[in-house]
Amino acid sequence: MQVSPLKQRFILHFGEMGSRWGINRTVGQIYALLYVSDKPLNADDIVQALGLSRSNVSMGLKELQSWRLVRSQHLPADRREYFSAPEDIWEIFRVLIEERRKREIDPTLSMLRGAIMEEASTAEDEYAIGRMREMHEMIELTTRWVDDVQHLPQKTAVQLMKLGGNVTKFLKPAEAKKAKA
Amino acid sequence: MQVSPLKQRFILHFGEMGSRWGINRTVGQIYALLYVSDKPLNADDIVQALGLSRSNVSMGLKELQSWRLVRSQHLPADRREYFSAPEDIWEIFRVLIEERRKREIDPTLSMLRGAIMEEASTAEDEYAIGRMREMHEMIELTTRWVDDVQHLPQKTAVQLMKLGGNVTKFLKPAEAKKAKA
DNA sequence: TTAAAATTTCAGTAATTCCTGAAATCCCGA
DNA sequence: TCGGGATTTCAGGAATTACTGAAATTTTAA
Repeated sequence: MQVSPLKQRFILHFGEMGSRWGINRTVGQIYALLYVSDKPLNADDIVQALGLSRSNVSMGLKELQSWRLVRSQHLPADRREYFSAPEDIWEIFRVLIEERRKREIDPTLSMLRGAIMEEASTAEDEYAIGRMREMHEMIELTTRWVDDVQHLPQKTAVQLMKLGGNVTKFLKPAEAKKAKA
Repeated sequence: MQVSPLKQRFILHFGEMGSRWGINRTVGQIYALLYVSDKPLNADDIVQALGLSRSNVSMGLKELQSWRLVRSQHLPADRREYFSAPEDIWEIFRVLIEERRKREIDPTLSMLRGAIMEEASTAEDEYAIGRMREMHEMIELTTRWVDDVQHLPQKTAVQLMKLGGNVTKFLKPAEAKKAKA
């Protein structure tokens, strides 16, 4: 297993970006390698290709599976496990959104829900609760909307996105009525 | 400067979540404190409220300013700088999206643009380039769409979001035509 | 059931990131 | 231009996170 310079570049970039994306360097590299591989790889392939320790690869794969970004399968007449990144880029995107939401947003939403229910005993807390309510509403509205769009048939969602800001042109009359409901 | 238990809870949560959001604990806490404060605070207020070192607060504020999530101002007859989080939650959201895009997405887009232009010399690289092109298209389409929606008047954007998946009902005939264009 | 291959766990070390206090710099008013 | 408050910088130590190799566990073919 050695990796072409083209792939190398992609893999190293994902490694670098990993820390900004909330994963570590090796997890980023492993995902990148699988993403551009035209066939499933086993753990030793990955060790070879990236120069990581076997145990590190094992942990990285486990994390990627917990993100549902990597699947494992078995090949005939081979007891080793083979890993790959799902094909469909929109499916990948959907999963990524879901997982990030679960990790980065949901805990905050539930904290906010709790805090908003409190009785403010001072004017200061009154203000704070108001702010938290605004944040809660913004997040709720945004996540529900993303959910809705994600649940559209893929083709429809893509077409909708291609419309961009033009959607509203068709909506103007219906918009106000619907939004009220 | 001491902080009510209600605010405390919010602040500590932001501290905890910080690492998942790509900021550190103290930056998260400082932002949370400012977000729920009904008036601007100076650096020493923040030191007092959160029990951090003066220098740490200074660095944290600098980082929050680089994210454009915190503004500074001067109060009459006081040479110290006072900090606050912008009021409008949708403005905050917009800025957050922009900054995260700049840090987490744009570098990858430009790496992909570079890689896609290469000539594949093997079938493997052919495949890899195809994959990268898919990723590039998905990101381009998605970010352009988010941009478009963000540039709508705020009220319109909110109404649009409230429609959720129902948008398409009104669009069906126009959709295909527009998407093709 | 055994044994070899495959995989995971885990304790210790390496690397990175975070935080502090001291010193330097900046900024104004007098 | 001087002096003192306000702020920033930065080197070093603390805390956290990442990585490794060895040992343990799991899996499966015979």
